[in-house]
Amino acid sequence: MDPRKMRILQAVTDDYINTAEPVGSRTIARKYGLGVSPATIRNEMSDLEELGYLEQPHTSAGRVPSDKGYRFYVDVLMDPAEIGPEVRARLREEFAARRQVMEQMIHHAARLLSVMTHYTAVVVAPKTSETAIRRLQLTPLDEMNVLAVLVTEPGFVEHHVIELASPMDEATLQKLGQRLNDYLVGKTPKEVNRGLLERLREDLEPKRLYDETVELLMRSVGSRCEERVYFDGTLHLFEQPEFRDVERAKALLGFLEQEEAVSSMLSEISRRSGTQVTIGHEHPREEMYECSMVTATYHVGGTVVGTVGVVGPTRMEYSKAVSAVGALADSLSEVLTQMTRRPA
Amino acid sequence: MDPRKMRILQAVTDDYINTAEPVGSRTIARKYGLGVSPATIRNEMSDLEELGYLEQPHTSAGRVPSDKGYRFYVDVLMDPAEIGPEVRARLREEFAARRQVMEQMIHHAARLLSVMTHYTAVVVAPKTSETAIRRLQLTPLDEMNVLAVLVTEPGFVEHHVIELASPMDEATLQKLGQRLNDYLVGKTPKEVNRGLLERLREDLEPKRLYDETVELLMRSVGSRCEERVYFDGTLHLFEQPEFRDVERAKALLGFLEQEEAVSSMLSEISRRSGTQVTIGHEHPREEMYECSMVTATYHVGGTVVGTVGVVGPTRMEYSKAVSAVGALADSLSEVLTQMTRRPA
DNA sequence: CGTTAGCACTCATGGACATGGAGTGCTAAC
DNA sequence: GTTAGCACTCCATGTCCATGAGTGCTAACG
Repeated sequence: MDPRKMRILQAVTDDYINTAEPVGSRTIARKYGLGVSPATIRNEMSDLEELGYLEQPHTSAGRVPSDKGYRFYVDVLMDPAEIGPEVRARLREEFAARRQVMEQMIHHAARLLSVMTHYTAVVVAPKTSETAIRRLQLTPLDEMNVLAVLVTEPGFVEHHVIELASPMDEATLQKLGQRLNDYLVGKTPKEVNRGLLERLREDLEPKRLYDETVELLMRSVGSRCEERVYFDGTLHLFEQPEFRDVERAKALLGFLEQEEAVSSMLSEISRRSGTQVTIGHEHPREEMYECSMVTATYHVGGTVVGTVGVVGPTRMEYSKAVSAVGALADSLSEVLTQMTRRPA
Repeated sequence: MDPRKMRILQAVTDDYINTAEPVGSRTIARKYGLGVSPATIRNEMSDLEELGYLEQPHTSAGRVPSDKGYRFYVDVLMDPAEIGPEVRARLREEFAARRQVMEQMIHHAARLLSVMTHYTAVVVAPKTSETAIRRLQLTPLDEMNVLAVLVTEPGFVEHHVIELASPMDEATLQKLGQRLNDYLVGKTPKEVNRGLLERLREDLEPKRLYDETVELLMRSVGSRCEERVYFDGTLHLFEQPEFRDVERAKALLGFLEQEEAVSSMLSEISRRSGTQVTIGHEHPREEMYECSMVTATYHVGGTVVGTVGVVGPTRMEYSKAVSAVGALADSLSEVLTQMTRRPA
């Protein structure tokens, strides 16, 4: 893989990303001044094809980068289009302005990302189970139903209605609430382990209440199915020539509509923190073989709490996408961390 | 408009709804036993076209119902495919099982509707401003921020974070919460008018709190932008041959993505309660000229609180859609009403 | 030996044109 | 009022061909 091959691969990829047309040797020679003739480039391109970096849709068409080609482009060739500090500041402000309601921030993050990149944006909201509990509030609805409102550190509010096994009066509930708060504040639902629950059990006077408590917590922690996925700019998919075919677009949209599938795919990918690029057949799911994703994790303090990203065709403007996704994740992390009350 | 014309219009509409192909006189004569020859039918169809009930995509193609034709079909010809009591019972159960969390019920309603009809379902969640307040809970987050949780009668839970103008200790907050509950429970946010607020002002001891109260309520009542619209089965649109063209599908989806626009259109349409059919150019918005909607309002007690409906091509199976939407709205209303605690 | 010019070959694309079929409108006969 | 017959229209489909972009190969060049 000599330097000239690399420059040619870069030229082919850049051009294909812009035009969506297979690119031929003439085009390269004309538009990208490599100082060699088309014939030479043809030879090099032939080699690159043999090496697996380029593909031909059919004989006598131009070349197109393969997944491997894109991978090399992303890892080695691409320079990642730095994002200015003004833009970063703008992003922080945008989030700070919506600081009060977590859900709005998440929505807004998706919107910003899709507007910035013109790709479909996807944001996975923080798992409640991994952020510290700030407050747990129990409110009676009637004799048999209790509203449990859980506020976790970055300001994420979640509520569950719990149907009691047996009636409970308001005073008892109040007391239970107090106790629970004392025990739980500052811990993440994940940290609430068996040992803690046992101690709690011993302490709670009406033993009967214990079961309720467990149910409540299980609901809250076990609500990983509530790991919500937000989309924005789904329409941008249709702007891509590769999705002009309705069948193809339908298949992809159908997959994206399945929240659980997307969420599990994303959590698989974002096991490693930081910005991640996943290209075509690297995806675990067939529906995504024609797509690429650029994702980044965001965090509160040191803990990764969620993922943001964009979905587009493999012919994606990786440099723009990587920097935008990165900047957004950074800003989001920053604001969320700032919002978090350090435990006293 | 003699009876035979009506039968022919019905036949044309039925056939076109099934096949999506312009229907000719031969087809009518063959498939629908009217006992007359194609030639006769041709004459009648020519008349129907003159009257504006049918249209020809081009000379020497079959006929297709016009918007006016569909309107007549819906108002006069169609028999609305009764839905059995078992299905209604199923629906009620489905909702009852999710009785605890309003948002899940709404989601589920959209899902059920799109599965039943194979059209895109849309559900507008109850405006909080029109359902009675069951409970208002104020919870301190820190010195300057309060979490206000509003529970309205059918079990709709909504939360707002309020940033205070000046710090307030927990005890004061507690007292304020008590007072507010006494005043507000049983009323709808809409009923909370100026007079009531005045009386409240006089009663509250630290006058400063008054402003906070107003802000809180204004947020809650004024959150008509929070009149959420839920979709399900957007993909079904692509199954319709009329949306095989990506541009057309994009235009429609783009419109549906604008929550406010859709919500205002729906509230316009569902001013009259009950089941409503809106056909093609009857829509206020150009993006919907090629579509029809079947909508119905649902209610708690006697008050209309929201809308359910389906969106499809004008060539829609109106009879199925009307009965499905109607049944769903009924079941939803029933369960919601049942859930509502009658004020003591 | 790498580079280049030349040339034959391949293949997708799009326009021109013929063909078939579905459907209409009209007229005349029943 | 209804029907059969017929000429006419128009879309959809398929074929053919010209065009052009691009390749691979070979032979010449420095």
